[in-house]
Amino acid sequence: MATTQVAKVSFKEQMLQAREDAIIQTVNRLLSEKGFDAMTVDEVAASVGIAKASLYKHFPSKEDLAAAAMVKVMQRAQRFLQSLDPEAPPMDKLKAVARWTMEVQLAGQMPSLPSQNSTLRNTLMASREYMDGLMDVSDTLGSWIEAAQAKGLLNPQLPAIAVLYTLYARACDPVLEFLKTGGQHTDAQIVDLVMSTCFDGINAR
Amino acid sequence: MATTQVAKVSFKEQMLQAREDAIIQTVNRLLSEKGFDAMTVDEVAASVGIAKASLYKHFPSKEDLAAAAMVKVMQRAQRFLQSLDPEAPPMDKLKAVARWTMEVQLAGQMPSLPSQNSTLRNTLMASREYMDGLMDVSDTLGSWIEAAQAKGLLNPQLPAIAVLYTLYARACDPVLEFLKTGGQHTDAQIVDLVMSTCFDGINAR
DNA sequence: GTCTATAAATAGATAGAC
DNA sequence: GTCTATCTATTTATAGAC
Repeated sequence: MATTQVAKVSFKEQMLQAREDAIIQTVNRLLSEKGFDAMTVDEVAASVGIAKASLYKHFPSKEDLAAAAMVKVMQRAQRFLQSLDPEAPPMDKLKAVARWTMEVQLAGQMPSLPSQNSTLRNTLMASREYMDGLMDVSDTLGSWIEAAQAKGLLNPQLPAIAVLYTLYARACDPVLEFLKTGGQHTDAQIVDLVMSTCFDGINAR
Repeated sequence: MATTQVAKVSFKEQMLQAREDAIIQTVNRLLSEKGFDAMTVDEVAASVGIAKASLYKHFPSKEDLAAAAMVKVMQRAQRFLQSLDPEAPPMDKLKAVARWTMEVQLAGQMPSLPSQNSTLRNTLMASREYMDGLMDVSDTLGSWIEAAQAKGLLNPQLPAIAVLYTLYARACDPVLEFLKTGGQHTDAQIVDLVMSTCFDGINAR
């Protein structure tokens, strides 16, 4: 009986986890499409296919719901960083990260950041999980940036923090959406274009 | 009697215009701080110091209120473009424009664009005044971009539209706010940094 | 945990007196 | 045109049965 019960609980937990993953995936899509303020909890529930009250059993508030989605994205980023060959040149890894973030955005899975002073921002800043992930990612990228600057591959006159923010901003760059709406370029071409403007600038060389 | 009446009307109209300007200035600030969705009409009314109902005598809806603010920004941009010396090199004018948009943003007077599919976007697209202004600005900047590319000063391999969008995006670049929050740089330094990353990229040369 | 139904609060918009 | 007071719809959140 004991083994059956254990198996049963494990199965239930798996189902629970799967549902929460589905919720968060939906939230990430909506956050990417319309942002936190325009996204409604009704929408999320309807899109996932469960009742709103059920949603609130999983997450205590809209802010926590969005925060959980942001944490998931941050974890995904951490996994991506860890998947890169530690022996690879830092500059290559930075370019791979920039490219990856743009691809995630074009896939509609990159939530637009709450740059304004919103309630979500407060929740995020209070989230240990999110902040730890952000710190970890920033530390890793920061070390790569400094290494690339030391090698003379990144402009050493720029503060590392400015480079870091510039890369972060590319993950939410509206230019990608603009160009996609234009319909004149494929996703791959759009990524290449923004990679070029990000690293080489718009000046001629 | 006739002259008195005319003068009276003119004065009233001036007061009306002044009030509407004050409203729009407040709206621009709030749009810049929190975006369209998070901005409430109650806030606007309270900030201007008039009743909400009075606000609705001036503007028929929240969308129209925001649209009027965006039109004002667009007109301001048009005036700035016209203020530049027509004989100056196109590249110099483009840099002046980029710098100016960043300064406006740092001054808290640049509304964040409705990149998502929002009701505001529809209203803006339906606004002849806004769209005409946008077209005019885009045409002017586009011609300067092509001229700078022809002279080999801007990368001719980039589609002109990609350069245009890149410049537009700088006007709302979250990097400015990030760096400002960091508190390690003056506004002038921040503008210089982003000017550098925009035109020269983050690579070393 | 999931549901239906509902509460409580908020936001956009309007009525009507002055 | 400005105000107070109110309406209506929406939205976040919860109660309570199953």
